[in-house]
Formats: sequence, C-alpha cells, structure tokens
Amino acid sequence: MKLSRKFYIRKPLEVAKDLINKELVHITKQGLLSARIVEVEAYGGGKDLASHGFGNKKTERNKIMFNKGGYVYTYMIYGMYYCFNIVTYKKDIPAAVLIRAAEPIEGIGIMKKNRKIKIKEKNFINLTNGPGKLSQAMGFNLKCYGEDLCSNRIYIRDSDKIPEYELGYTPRINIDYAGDASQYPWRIVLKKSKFLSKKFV
DNA sequence: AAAATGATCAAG
DNA sequence: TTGATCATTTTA
Repeated sequence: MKLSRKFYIRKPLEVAKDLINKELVHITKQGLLSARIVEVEAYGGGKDLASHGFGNKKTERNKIMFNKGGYVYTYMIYGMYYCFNIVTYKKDIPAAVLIRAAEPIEGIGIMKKNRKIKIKEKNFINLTNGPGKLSQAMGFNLKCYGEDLCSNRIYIRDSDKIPEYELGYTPRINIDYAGDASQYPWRIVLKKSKFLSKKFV
C-alpha cells in the first residue's frame, strides 16, 4: 500500500534509511513504471553545506524543500540530467532525500526506451544505477516538480523493512565543496544490491 | 580523462 | 544582464 504523509514528515536521515527497499512508482502516459530503491542521500539540517537549503535561503529552485514532507523536488544538473528528490520534514525547514539508484521492477521496456543509450543484457544495471540514469529511465523531469507523493501520479509503495545489517553508510557523492559536511555518512545503500552507483566497500 | 550542455543564482 | 557553477553520464 501507499506511504502516507506521516512517513515523510520526519528528519531526512530517518526517511532516507526507511526508503531503502521501498518501491517508487510513476504512472506515465506510456504505462506504470516502478523500481526498488537501493541508494539514497539525505540533505538538510541547517548546517549542511551540501544541501540546496543551506542557511535557509529560499530560491526559485529549492522553494519546494520548504514545504512539509511528501513532495517531489526535481532539478536539472550539468545541463542534461535530472535529479529526483523527496521533500521531508516540517514546513519551513528545508530537507530532502535524493534517490540515487534503484532496481527496475515494472515497465522495464519503457525504461529502456526512455534511456538515451542502448541497454543490453550485459550492461542492464546501467538502466538505473545513478541519479541521472534513474530519473531518465523513470521519466522524471521538471514537470514533476512539486508533485504530491500522497496523490496518485508519483508515490511509494510500502514493503518489508530491511534489517539494519543490510544497510551501508558512506559520505555523499560529488559534494567535495561542502567542507565538513562532505564527510557526513548520509549516503545509505542496500549493500548487496548490484544497482549501486558505486560499489559499497 | 574530458566533453557535453542548460537552468539557476548571486553579483553587478 | 551575465558568468560561474553543478547532489552526472558517456565515450574514449
């Protein structure tokens, strides 16, 4: 069943951990797409220099982060990819979880078509093993900005909670500019997954 | 190793 | 108004 508002109105790190192994669903024109989340990163908490909400500065891009939890935050990165985030925590406190990788479940044919490159048997993990790839496969873009995860176009299906020993914690990827925050262990992965953007060591 | 590529933001 | 930046991916 579908996760409710209550799930999202918690601190980003808690939501992030609980998102592992849940099923992200996108109902598109082409059909239903879904994938099991295996890698996430938490952002937020005032002191987090890596967060788009650092210093509580609200801008055109990040304003959705100031909503209560349970909304979609998408943005363009490097001119050609989108990152898909889930807003968490209370109103007026910017926080979000970046979904970095997932294992395709439903709509795999459509996902392959959505990706710009050829996905063969050999590089199948390449379909969704990174934030830009995942967004491309799942059809996430700026049109999804602000979408309510408690409605029915984009949502998350509950699943059994994964035992703590299955989870791995590492620093977040590509935020070297963030000083101390670049070392926070706020990237969370399902260790055994083949679809991680970087293998857990 | 390095190019590709454009929305966003802060400075002016 | 503009120049620098960027929570990445691909190809080589």
